[in-house]
Amino acid sequence: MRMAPSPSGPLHVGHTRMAILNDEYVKRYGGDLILRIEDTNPKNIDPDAYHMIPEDLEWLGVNVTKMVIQSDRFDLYYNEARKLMQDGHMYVCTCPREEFKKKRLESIPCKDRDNPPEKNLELFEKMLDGTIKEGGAVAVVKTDLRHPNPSVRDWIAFRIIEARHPKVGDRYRVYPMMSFSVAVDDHYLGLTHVLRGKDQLTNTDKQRYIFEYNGWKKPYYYHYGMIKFPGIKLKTSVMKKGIQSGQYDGWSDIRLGTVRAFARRGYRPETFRRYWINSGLREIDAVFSIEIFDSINREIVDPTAYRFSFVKDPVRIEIRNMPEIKAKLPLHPTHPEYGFREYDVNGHVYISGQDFSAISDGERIRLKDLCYIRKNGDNIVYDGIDMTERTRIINWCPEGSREFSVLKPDGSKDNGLIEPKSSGYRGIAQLERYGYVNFAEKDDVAYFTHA
RNA sequence: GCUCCGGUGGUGUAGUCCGGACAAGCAUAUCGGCCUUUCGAGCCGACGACCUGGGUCCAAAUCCCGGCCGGAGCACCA
Repeated sequence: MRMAPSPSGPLHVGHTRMAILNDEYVKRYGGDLILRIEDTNPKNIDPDAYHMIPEDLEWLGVNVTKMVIQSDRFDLYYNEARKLMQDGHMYVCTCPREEFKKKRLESIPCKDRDNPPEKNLELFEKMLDGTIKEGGAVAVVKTDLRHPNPSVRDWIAFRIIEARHPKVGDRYRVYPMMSFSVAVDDHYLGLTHVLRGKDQLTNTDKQRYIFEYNGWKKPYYYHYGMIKFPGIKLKTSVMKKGIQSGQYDGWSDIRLGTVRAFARRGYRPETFRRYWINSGLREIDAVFSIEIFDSINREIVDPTAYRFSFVKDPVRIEIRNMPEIKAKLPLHPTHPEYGFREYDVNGHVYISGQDFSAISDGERIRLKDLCYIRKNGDNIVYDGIDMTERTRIINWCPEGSREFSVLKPDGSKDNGLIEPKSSGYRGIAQLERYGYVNFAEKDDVAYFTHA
C-alpha cells in the first residue's frame, strides 16, 4: 500500500482518509505502507512539507514503513523513458504546445510520432542537456489516438521546467509528469494494492499503458468517492496565501482545515480513524459529517475531560441573606477520584449575562452545587441549600475567577470568566453548559473543540 | 459536449458481487419519557430510506434495459 501526497503544504482533513484507510488495511492484512512524496513539479513545493507531512502522519498514528521522495529517483524515470523509446512506445514531440493539443483532440498523429527510436533518444538527450529549452519539446507515451478520452491519447510523460527545485536545486531540468512517475514507482516499489480517489480514474487508465508495455503486473486499484467538506478551508494554495498575508497565524490556525489545526482544537487521532473506518471505501460521493465526527470525538474525550465553569459575558450578582458556603464540585461527575474544585462563597458570584437575563421575576433557580436563589424584583435572594425541588440549574464562577476567552473556528471569540481551579490545566476540558475546549497553550485562552 | 462512475432515512453507513430469514441493521441528528446538582452525558422509546419506469423470477435494495439526478476526469498540476 502507499500514500502519495505532493509536498505543497501539511496534510489536511481531506488527506486523512487515504492515510488512515491505507494504514488500516496494512494493519489488518499486513504488508508495507510507503509514503511517497511526489515532488515532480518544482513550482508547487513548500520545503517545510517534507517534514510536516511525516509529522502529521505520526500524530495520526499512521505507521509508515518506508518513505521515498520522487526527486531522488529521476535517473530511474529517465532510464525507463529510454527503454520505452527504444521499444517504440514513447517519442519526443517538438510541436508547439497548441498544435500538439489540437492534433490530439482530432486524433491526428503529430509529425514526430513515427520518428525512429534513435532520433527520439537523441532528442531526449538534448532535452536533458539543455540544448532544447523549456516548452521546446516533451516526451510522450504512445497510446491510442482514437481513445475516447482525449487526455488518454498520447499523453505527456516529461516536460522541461527551468526552475529551481527546493530539494534538488537545478540538477534536473526535465521533470516527469505524475502519471509517469507514479506508474514506474508503483511497479518498482512493489505495490500490490492502490487506494485512491476516483479523481484518479483517468490516470489509472493512462498508467495502464506503462504496465502493459513493460509486461508488469498491475496492482489492484480501488477508487473511492469524493468527500465534500462544507465550510472547511482545504485549498493549500489559499491557506498559504492567507498565512503569508498574515490573515492566519500559521498552518495550525484553527480556522484552517489542516490536521494540525484539528489537533490544536482538541480533536484526537482516534477520531479520524474511527470516522474513516466507518465511512469505508464506497465509490459514492459523500459529505463529511462534522456532526458524526464531533460525536465520536466527544465520546473519546469526555471520560477524561475535567469540568470547569465558564461564564460568558459575566454579571456579578449579590445574593442577599446568603450564609457563607463552602462549595465542592467534582472535576468529573463520574470520576470523583480526579478530585474537586472547592471555593468559599459569601454573597457574590458571577453568572453569564445570558442566564441572568433569562431569569424571570419570582423564579427560583439553582446554582450548581451551591444553593437556590430567587429573583425578587431587582434583588437576588438566597433561598435554601438543600435539594428540595427540580429547577433550572445554572453554573457560576466565584470571586477570584480570571478573564478568559474561547477562540472559535469561525474566527469569533467568546469572552468571560473562568474559575480559578482551571489555572495550569492543559488538554481538553468541558466547560459546563458550554462545550469542550482545548487548553493548548495558555491559561487565559482556549480553542473551541465542539459542543 | 465527450468518457467513466455512482444513486439505501436529514447526515454517515450495513446489506448489492453469489436474489430468499431485509415488512432493511448500526451510528448520528431530531422529538418524547426516565434518571441526574452541568450537559449537547446515560437509559428507554419514537421518528425516518432502498431515485424512477419497465423486464426477468415463485421471490428483486440485490440481476437486465430505459429515464432522471448526482459526481469525477477531459493540463506541458498532483
